[in-house]
Amino acid sequence: MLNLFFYNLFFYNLYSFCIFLEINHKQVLMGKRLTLKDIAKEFNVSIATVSKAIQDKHDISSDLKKKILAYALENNYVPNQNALKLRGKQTKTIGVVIPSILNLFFAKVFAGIEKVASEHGYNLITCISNDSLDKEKIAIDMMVNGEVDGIIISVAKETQIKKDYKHFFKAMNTGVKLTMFDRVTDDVDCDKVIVDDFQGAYNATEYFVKTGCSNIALLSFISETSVGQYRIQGYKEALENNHITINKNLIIEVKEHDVDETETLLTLTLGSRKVDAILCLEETSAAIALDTIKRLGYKIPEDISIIAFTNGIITKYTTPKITTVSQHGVFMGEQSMTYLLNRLQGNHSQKEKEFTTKVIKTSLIQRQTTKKLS
Amino acid sequence: MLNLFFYNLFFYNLYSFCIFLEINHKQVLMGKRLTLKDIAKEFNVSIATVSKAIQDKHDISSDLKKKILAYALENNYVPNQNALKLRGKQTKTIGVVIPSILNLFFAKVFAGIEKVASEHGYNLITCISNDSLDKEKIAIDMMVNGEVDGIIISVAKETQIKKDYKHFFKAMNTGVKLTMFDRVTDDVDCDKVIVDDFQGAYNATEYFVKTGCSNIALLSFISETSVGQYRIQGYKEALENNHITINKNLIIEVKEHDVDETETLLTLTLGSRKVDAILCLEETSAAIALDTIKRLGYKIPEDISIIAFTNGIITKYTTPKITTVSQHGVFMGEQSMTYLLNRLQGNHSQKEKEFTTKVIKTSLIQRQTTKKLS
DNA sequence: CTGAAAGCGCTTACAG
DNA sequence: CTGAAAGCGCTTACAG
Repeated sequence: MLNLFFYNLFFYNLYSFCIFLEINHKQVLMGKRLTLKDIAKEFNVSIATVSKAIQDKHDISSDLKKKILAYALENNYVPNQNALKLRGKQTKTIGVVIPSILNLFFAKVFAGIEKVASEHGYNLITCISNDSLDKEKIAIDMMVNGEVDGIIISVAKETQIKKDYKHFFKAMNTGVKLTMFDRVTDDVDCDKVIVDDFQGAYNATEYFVKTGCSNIALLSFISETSVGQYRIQGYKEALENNHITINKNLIIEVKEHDVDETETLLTLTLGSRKVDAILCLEETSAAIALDTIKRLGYKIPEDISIIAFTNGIITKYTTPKITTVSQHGVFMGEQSMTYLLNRLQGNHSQKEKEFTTKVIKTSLIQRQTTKKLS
Repeated sequence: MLNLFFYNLFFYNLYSFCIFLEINHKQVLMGKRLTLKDIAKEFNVSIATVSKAIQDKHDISSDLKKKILAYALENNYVPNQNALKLRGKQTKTIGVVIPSILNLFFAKVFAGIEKVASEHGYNLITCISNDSLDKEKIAIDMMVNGEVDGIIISVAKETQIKKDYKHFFKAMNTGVKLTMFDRVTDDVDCDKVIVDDFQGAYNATEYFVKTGCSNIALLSFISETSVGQYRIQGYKEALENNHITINKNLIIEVKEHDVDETETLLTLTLGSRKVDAILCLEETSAAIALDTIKRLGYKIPEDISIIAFTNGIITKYTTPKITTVSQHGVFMGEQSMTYLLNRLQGNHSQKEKEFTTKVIKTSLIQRQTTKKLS
């Protein structure tokens, strides 16, 4: 009753909150949470009864139930999640492992995952691998045991380079469901959601050709990743199919986001060869290219056209605005989470071991760095 | 032994992984994880013994210990986190609640939090409130019981408007430590990490004055938030202290990110009054303002100077590049997590109930939308 | 050196 | 309608 009194004060008057704190000093400072046991003691009933009352089961006298429910509500009883998880099979938690969160594409995917997850009452445990194999391993190991029901991952660059996928096998072996997105690998058999990077690059390259370009360069920071490879393939194949010889000198690969290096290589290339279009494999390289090209005095898109991968935020605010290949990041996140959910809930139409690879089509968002189709 | 045999195959040969799956079919599909009990059965010893062996305690015969350790390693034993959490006091997990992840500032803070957390072996449970009070409440309630040791939060817009902070009190009452960053409230007593928004706006405004501007407008999407209020105050006070009358017509407040509305209001204002500088409270409004101003034919910074809050990614890639007030997002995240860590580990120098508010100084990053100081 | 027992907080058959 | 018991997976005094 005393508790109840203070509870009311507490909710209607901030000042009394302090009094509350004073009175219950030890309890509050100890971080003691209300448990079924505490409630059972309060009402002189068994823990089982309290549990059932709180679950609003029918076989409890409605009188007792009401009292217990009211008390639990007032004292803000929340079941201990760990106890719940320990008993049940489901943790209602998903692990998310992404290379970076500062990259808007990954942030978008994350937002999509989070949206669907929270709609279904799932929590997210997040780890940023920073493209490091070690960090990815540690994260997965932590998540694997009892922490999560499933993991959504975009594989770290280092992992892809070293082709070391043991941690994924281990994880799947413990029964955790795995879904990969964007940066995936054929060596691991699981559900995957990828962007049609090949087709995206193919279409962009072909768009250049159709608008009269034939000396098409490619600028990339991410040649080591699976994604980068697919895009380069798409670029090459589009050239071939349009009877344009692939010129290795027009493929500019820079490691990491080295602005100076990019500018230097680009300036060199533009100075020594004819270039009338550049396909940039990421937003930032496109922004840097745009800046360099403007400084060198070329007209865009008349002299040089530009298309950038990833429809992020930069391309919308440059002058001129950059034409982009949109990867539909948020949608990818939603799809990844939906696939995982289906897998977890076993309502996958396919048989247990048949995994799906969902390919999301890119779309070309035409802005001001490309010529119009005639 | 059979297991061991397959284990070896599995690790050295991908193809055998499938065989492994076949053989252990039921076990793998059931998601059965190896427990102490399983190991105990394997060696015909007690669970307690296995537990101690795995913890490498001294009072176990080194022979047995070696065998158990080897077996555990081979079969990739990982302790069930939920059991651990249920026993112990610490969950080694932190809850992070942020309004958005698509906003680079929050993404930066998140990256900072994640960095420090992972350095200290902490996991992150993440929820995006989407500026909704309800979602914030749900998230906090979920996290509070046994899920996390502490919560780092930037308060949702709606929460700040409605001034409904009960869920925070409830959380703190259960013993969970709370740290707020950026969007905070005086009504909740906890550790806080904020940016000196007042001073940031003050300095930016004064910089305008010093470079010869006197008709200084303000453009804001976030007037409802605490952060927005502080910035507006800083702007006003700088004007007053420099003997410039505050002109309400020069304060343009737009709800949400409404591009059209922003352009319209800005065009109207520029058409009807003299304006030689604009302080934009966020990156996007600055980018829109820049675009509008350029289109109207003004020279930047000669006719109109611009300073934007948040040193994100857009401002670096516009033409001209926008001068910004940097909030040091990553640093804020690191600081928030460090404060929480200190609080959790009780090695705070202060007494339990004395909370600190850390104020991070902004810095003005001069680029091309402001005149040089003479 | 090894193990039985208690307990973290919960739920769910099963008795009564 | 209520409760005793078992169990989820673990650790830690405490015996032996």
